[in-house]
Amino acid sequence: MFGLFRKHKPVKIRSRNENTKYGVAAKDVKELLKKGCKLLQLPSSDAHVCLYADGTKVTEEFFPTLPDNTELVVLCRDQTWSGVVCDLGQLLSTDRHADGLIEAAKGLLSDEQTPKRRKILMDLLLNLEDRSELESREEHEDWFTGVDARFKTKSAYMKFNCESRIRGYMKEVDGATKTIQKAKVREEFLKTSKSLAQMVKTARHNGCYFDRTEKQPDRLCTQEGWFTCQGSYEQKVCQSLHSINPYGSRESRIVFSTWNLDHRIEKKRTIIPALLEALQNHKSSDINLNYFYRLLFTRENLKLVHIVCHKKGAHNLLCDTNEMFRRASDSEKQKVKGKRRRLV
DNA sequence: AACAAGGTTAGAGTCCGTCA
DNA sequence: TGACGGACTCTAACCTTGTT
Repeated sequence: MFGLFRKHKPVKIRSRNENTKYGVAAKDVKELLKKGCKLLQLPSSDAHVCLYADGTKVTEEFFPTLPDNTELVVLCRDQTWSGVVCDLGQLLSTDRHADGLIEAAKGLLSDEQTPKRRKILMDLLLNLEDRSELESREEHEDWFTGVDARFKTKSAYMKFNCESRIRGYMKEVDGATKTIQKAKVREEFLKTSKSLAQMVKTARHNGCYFDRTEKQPDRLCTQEGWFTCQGSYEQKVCQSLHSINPYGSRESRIVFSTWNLDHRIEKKRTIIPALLEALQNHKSSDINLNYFYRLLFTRENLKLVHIVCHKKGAHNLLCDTNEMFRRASDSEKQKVKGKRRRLV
């Protein structure tokens, strides 16, 4: 209202790439661009100006109606500005401001009262303070606080962490032995369990899944250590796009322990009962061990999921009855192999 | 002694049947 | 209907035993 008839309107300008602001007064857009380009050292051809807040273009008609000291962005040629979103894009695209951002966020956090804003700032800090490029205990002591002294690198610990989860699955298979009444069936189950234990041991308990130093299809994370939620058992992908880098900070490492390796076809409700059932009238040697091994211990049936995507109710997925037993052709092959071996 | 492997316990949460 | 317990999904922490 007041500014409408004043000769010069005071505004604050900045360029797209630098966030330093300058106070400038101009009688119209033309003058503003002339002064602005000089001040910000931008080429003046095709320069234009828009609102910092939302990127709305400032025309000659619009300019006189702006409140005093409105924040504006001076752009040259084909540059664009979409307000805060553009700032976010910059924030994500480069690490060069990271230290400054961390300081700024910490400063805001120190006297922030509302839980919601605190949460947003904390999450921002958690992600900005990513030290995932560090690997050894000496480099990143904080990451290792509470971790057994024998672990010297993050990858070694993460590998162990995965191994012990998978060991737990094996333990549960073995634990089913004592539920069997018939001695004959128990004996066959024990044999099967022993074979599976040998197989999973040979595979080093698939600790490679969490180890970022492993090769591509073996690890479930990127080279930097980022894991992506694979979505709940009945979904192809995670709608929420959950992701985490347990290598980044101690907090991320601890939060990662709430992520689960979820058996699509369930271990206790489905796989173990199917194995028990199969052994009621079959010998251990008739069982397609490889199939059960894959269901119990490999990513073929395991999905890494954020706790929100971990559905604990019955999955109601069944084992493939065509896969459970060695096929006749398989046992023929076995026999042939055996003969050959004997001949050699 | 260092490390690997295994066992136990506790605790998060969901689902489902039973009982009042 | 709603409370409650049991069975299930997982996990980490802690401890013991065995191996190199």
